[in-house]
Amino acid sequence: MGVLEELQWRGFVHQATHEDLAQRLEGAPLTFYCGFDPTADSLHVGSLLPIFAMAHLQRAGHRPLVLIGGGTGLIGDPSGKTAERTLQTKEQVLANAEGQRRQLARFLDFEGPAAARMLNNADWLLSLTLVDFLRDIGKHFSINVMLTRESVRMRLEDREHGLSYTEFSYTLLQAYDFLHLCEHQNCRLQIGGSDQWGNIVSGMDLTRRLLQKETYGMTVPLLTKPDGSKFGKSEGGNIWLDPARTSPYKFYQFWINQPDAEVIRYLRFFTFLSRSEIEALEEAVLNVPEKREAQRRLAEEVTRIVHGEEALRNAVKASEAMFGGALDGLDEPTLLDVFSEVPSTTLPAETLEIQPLLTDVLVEAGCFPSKGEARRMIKSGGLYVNNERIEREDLRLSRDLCLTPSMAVVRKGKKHYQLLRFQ
RNA sequence: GGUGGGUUGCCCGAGUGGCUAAAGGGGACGGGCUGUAAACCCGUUGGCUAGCGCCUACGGUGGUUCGAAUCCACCACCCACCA
Repeated sequence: MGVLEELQWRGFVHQATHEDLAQRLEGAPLTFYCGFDPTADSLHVGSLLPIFAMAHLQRAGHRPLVLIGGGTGLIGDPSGKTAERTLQTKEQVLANAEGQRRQLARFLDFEGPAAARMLNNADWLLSLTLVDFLRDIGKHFSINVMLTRESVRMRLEDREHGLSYTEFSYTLLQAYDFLHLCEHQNCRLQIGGSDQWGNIVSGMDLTRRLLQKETYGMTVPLLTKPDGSKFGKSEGGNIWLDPARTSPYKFYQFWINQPDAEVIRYLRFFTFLSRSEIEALEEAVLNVPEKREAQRRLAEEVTRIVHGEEALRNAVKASEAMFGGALDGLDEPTLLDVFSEVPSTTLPAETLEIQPLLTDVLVEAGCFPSKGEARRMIKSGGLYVNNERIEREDLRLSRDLCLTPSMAVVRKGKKHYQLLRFQ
């Protein structure tokens, strides 16, 4: 199977600028790039989509350029945004770019014949001067065309938000990136999210005009959940790749909780499993959905790639302990081990002697933001200690509530665990 | 610079002197059913309190009033139109 065919089967190809892109990709190795916006110091699962697309292309022998938008991040891309963005400080953008750079290094091979390179467009954008830029680059852009852009039109029609000159100009900078990379790295293909189509085409135009070189573009789909909301948000927050922001356990849980209707698609996107393996899992979803084989495999694969083998083992172990049933048989070291992945809080041992209200303790331990919420949870039957439902709001904490002499396992609802230790 | 419109709880959005911790929706969370799935049903969704209740809250600051998210003044921010 050719690379493009492979990408197509996996669902990565949303739009491509050339019919013959496939042939081009079967030929001599080609240099391609994809940009990442340094809006945070960590990437999240949404960014995995273009990353995997890059990885597949690299495996087919093409050379990836990872472009960190340290320069463009200072401006803000209006594509797909409904409101004007607040500008970030240069320091922020710099720090964010560095954080993302480290994460991206995990997915691509930086050695060998198709060694990936990491670049930061701050290196060439920050030294531009306005007048030169307007003369050399701006001249090639037609306002008439820019105004017809989906992303621009949307914002122009929106009475509330509008669009600043700064963001309006963004596309010129990204186009300039492509030009620069084509000129200095012989980059011929840009890939990006489907909201990047306009920016990609702008870059191709510019490159054709100024360098007389033909370039290509391809976009990957923008992932949404079945309800239309953004992919990668869960339990109120983004799922980040940074283990300090999203623990490997939580990361693993995110994937294992994917609905049947989506899981196969995600296996194709976020794993390197072969077609036959994925098809086998598809069968499993149809015939024995309750075994959740596909979800398990998905969670394993992605967690391994992002966090490594050891973190995966811990996440699996913790998940099995908690969702497998009996907590009772576990001794303290095992518990500690299992729960190293789960939020845990240490309270002074005296707490057990004073026997305070359980609700107060839970607030202090950070399980709940307020006593009212803790009480409400009990009232609605959603609070468990060591997997036993707590019925009384005025229950006091004591040794009887502990699973081991110094530990108790608090559970909110079906899947939120927190370990309490008393020392 | 001028004129007009706006700023409400996590988000959207109603309210335009007391009955308003503030309709409705979304989201989120919990319960039930299940398979750590989807769909569906039910409940909760400012803080403190066992509860009566008290406090904080409708951009900010002052004021009018027995009483203000609601009226007035000033300030800030956003938007539209005009120049």
